[in-house]
Amino acid sequence: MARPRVGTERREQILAAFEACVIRSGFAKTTLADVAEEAGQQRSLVRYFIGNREDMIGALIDRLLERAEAQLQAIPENDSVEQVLTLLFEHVFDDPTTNAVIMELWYLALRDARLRQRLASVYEILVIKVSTLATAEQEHDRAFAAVSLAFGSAFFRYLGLRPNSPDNLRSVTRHLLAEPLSQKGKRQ
Amino acid sequence: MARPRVGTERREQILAAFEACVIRSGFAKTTLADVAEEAGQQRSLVRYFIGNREDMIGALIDRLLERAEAQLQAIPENDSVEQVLTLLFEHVFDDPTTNAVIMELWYLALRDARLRQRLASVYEILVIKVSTLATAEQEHDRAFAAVSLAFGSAFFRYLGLRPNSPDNLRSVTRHLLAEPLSQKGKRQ
DNA sequence: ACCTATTTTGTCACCATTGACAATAAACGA
DNA sequence: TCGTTTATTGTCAATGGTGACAAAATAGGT
Repeated sequence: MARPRVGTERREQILAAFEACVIRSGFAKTTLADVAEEAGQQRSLVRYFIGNREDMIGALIDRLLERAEAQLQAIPENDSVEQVLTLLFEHVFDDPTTNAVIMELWYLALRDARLRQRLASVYEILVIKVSTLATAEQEHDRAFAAVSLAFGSAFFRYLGLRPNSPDNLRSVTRHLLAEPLSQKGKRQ
Repeated sequence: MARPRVGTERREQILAAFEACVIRSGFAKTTLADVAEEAGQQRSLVRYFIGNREDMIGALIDRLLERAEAQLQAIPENDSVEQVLTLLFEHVFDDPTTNAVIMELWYLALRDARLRQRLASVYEILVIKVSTLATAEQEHDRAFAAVSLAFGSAFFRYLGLRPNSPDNLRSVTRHLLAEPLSQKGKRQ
């Protein structure tokens, strides 16, 4: 109990800097020195407070996923279908920096089974939210389809690909959520 | 006109090796030495025939995109809606190694505007195919929605996320392609 | 057999990044 | 003031990848 511990804040500061670097250059091309500079600290401090590269990446992933999960959990349980559509098409997949981070996570997940698992559980939360809020009988698969559509179109928007009218996507999705499936494949 | 030129074949051989390495380890972690070993050649040969790292990446991207484009162009013009659905859900986004490559391209596109442009044009071809084959009046936006849905669900499948019944996705998409939009947002 | 263009081998210096560590400074309690 | 714990600085060797280049080998034309 001598010099006061600033570890928690330093870690936070460093992770924020790391996140900024990752958004700018990606995980692979971000060096410890980059992070240190972004944080206005010495490289050795990054190592002292966070550890090695692997530790740092793990810590940032935790931070990102926890934040995402908290945001999803915070969705009110009494939203209308229209609010869900707005959520899907304008909030969840909208912010470009958020998208950059998401892409990074997906890319890492390509070679990290554990991260795949964790990403999956985050998206599953969203699907369940949508099925609860926007389908008559909490049909999982229609919510899954709606989320897939929103997710896919967000990725395409990233390439500059858009529908002629964004309203069309919304109305198609509204339709998709409201209309009962033909009896054949119906489930849950 | 002395020793016969083997450049074309060597380049092909090296690019194939590079592709294999990229599928295994990704662009960032594939070194010239990796490629050389995979091709059973000397590292210097890679440099001699392909050039530097940047050149090699550019060459592989060209190769991949040209192949993708050719495959899309080869889709018969008289397919039925069901064939289009099968195409979307079972062919285009199915093969895991293809998916790995696609992910790599998307990731590069994150920081390469030109590549974004080229990727966009490939997907646009697919959208146009679908709108021609599967919508009554070649409605771009419904085809766009269907492709987004298939694309998104393929990505999710990569995480292990699936619909309870794949048939549900198909029927939702079939529905989405067939049902006319409400007059409001209709276009094209 | 010789010349020439091309391919192939082998080696080198350079640079960036990482991980490790020793030395020093700072803050607080006793 | 002294001791202890934590934070901070600075430096080092090791690693791994890249680009460059000087040779040597090869295969055809003449």
